[in-house]
Amino acid sequence: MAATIKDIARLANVSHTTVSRALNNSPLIKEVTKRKIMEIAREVNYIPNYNAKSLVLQRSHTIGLFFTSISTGTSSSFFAATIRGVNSVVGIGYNLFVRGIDDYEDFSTIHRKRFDGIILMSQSDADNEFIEHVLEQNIPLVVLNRLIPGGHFVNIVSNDREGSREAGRYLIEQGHERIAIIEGIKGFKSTEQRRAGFLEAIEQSGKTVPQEYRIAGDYTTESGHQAMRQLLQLQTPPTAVFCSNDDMAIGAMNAAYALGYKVPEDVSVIGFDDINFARYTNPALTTVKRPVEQISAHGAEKIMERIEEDANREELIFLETALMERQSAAARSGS
Amino acid sequence: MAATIKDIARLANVSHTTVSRALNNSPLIKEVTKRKIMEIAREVNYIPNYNAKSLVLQRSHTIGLFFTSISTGTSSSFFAATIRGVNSVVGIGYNLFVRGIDDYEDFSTIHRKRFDGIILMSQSDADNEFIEHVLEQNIPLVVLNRLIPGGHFVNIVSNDREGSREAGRYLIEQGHERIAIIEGIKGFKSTEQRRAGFLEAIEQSGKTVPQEYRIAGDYTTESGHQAMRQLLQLQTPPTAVFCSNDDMAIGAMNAAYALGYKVPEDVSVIGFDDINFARYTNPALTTVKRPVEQISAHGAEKIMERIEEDANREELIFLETALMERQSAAARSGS
DNA sequence: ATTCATTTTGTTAACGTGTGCATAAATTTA
DNA sequence: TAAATTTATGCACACGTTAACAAAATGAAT
Repeated sequence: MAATIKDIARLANVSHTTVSRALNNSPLIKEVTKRKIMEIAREVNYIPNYNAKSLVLQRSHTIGLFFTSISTGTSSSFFAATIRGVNSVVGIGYNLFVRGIDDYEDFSTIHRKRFDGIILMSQSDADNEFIEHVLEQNIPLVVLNRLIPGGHFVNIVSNDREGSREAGRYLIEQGHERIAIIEGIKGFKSTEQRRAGFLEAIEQSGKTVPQEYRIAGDYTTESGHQAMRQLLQLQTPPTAVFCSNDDMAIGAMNAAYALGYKVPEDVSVIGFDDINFARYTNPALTTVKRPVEQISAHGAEKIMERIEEDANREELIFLETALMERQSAAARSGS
Repeated sequence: MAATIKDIARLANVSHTTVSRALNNSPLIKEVTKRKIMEIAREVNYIPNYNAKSLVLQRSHTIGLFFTSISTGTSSSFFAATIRGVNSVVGIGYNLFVRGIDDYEDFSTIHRKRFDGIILMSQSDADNEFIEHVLEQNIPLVVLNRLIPGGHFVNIVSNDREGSREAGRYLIEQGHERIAIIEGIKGFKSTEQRRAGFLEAIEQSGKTVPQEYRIAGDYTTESGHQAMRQLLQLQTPPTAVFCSNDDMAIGAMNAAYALGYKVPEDVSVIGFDDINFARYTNPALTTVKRPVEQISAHGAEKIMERIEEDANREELIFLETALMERQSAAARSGS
């Protein structure tokens, strides 16, 4: 049914080698024959068989986009933004393959023959095993989102630490003294970075964050809700809360509302990520913008580059965050 | 470097044919030799070359998950829920390939050799061309989300019409008389279905929806915001608004809030989808739950089935929606 | 015209796997 | 024990493509 180069060869009265060369625009072939062959190829609606190509060329035309997990711990907006970013760059000449690392029991099926390159949206230290495997296989790699110095791959991250520092400073400047933090999933690098930046800002101002003002969340809306509930039921609740992502900030605002607290009058809330909905919460969420889509688009560009040149030197790229000042955080009202 | 069946054959002192059969568990091979070969294969860490396999077996081990568009018109939560659903079912023996139809200029690269099966999360009539192409190629197909009777494929949809009818009825029961609708993207089947169900409910109660109470949105939060703004600035604004998805409902509530209207006291809002955030808006969003993740998981199961048995009869599956009664819609306050 | 260099095309093998057919080995039957 | 049957293995080719090398065709130079 489907035409092959041999069919074309027969029609054009040449060898299939000539056809192959012509279609790949080899300089060895005369212009006229090239044109003739191209013409016939179009007529018979020729489509190259990528399996055959891959087999002989040892390339898969496949780019793997991996997440730490697809089912848990990855918020929808983050997930979607990442795929959008990558998709916008990777041409249809490539297969775009999406999976979670936790879908795999072992990594034996992840090897060079199957992936020309891999983009990892990394969220947890547990990914290191995967990274090592990929490097061992000599597959070009781009790791997004998690800072891992010293590896032989491209590493693109947003400066979460600086971003949360800015958020912390902002709350201090607004006159808050009792400031709490709702943290992300334990073990995630982002959790640590955001906590560190936030604490630095607070401590730099000479204040401290007591233990009961540090609540562990897990990046889900529900965990933000629970955490805020816990905070507001303390004897002396905080007047401002920094949430390690927007999902939790939305849950937190919801809890405040449910307990009769007003945001920002009674308690200020600040988030992290700047997801689409942040602009539309009531009040609109003040948050730290993280350029997820840029990061992933940039990652896609880099992986294409690496596939071409087959380099494996280290490359570290920082993208800056930005404080989006909206209405959920305000100056402390005199108490 | 990587071991092939020929390497194993050499080590086992048999032909590569025997190895191939042994690894595929053919009944032709003696148990002892089978075991010996398996053993060696494990030792040398053998991984089959899928390109070679695909080439000879004419199967790609790839499932394509297509959206109408990845960049526009698909909300993050919808997108993520779909991928999660599919991913939870498709084993790692398959490649999961994600793309938007609008990424393609022509569909020549979409053919049987490259896809064992295709799942289409369809949102627009414009997808029909794609569907036809896939059927022409004889690729097993599952179409989700959009009702297309009479095709030779599996069609899985939620009963949006009944869902919106229920939403409409609910508002009527709450005593509302001036009820508006914010519609989705023009041309999307879901837009039509939800509009139709809603209007049916209203008209069944003997009331009508004037033209100025029917605003076109495009499923984005921002469009919901704009639409609500427009509605509330009418001389006689509605007391209840049905939004064709949750994203727009969130935008709508935000607009109400911005204009000093209270939800649900001044205006009731009801959404569609039941995204994660719906529970956490203030007030929590009353909405129609649509089982996106189930739909896509079910779709994945069906496509695997179809790939095995290579059937192409029509199959139509409805999944029911459910009204989630929360706080954003209430009885009409006496005016 | 003959040789040499250059350009264009063809021959053949290779990539790693599966399978129809032939053959060898083991087992049963006569 | 020989023949017939069954069971286990190997040979050779196929899938569709690229590429090293060989060969033919063309053109230039003597």
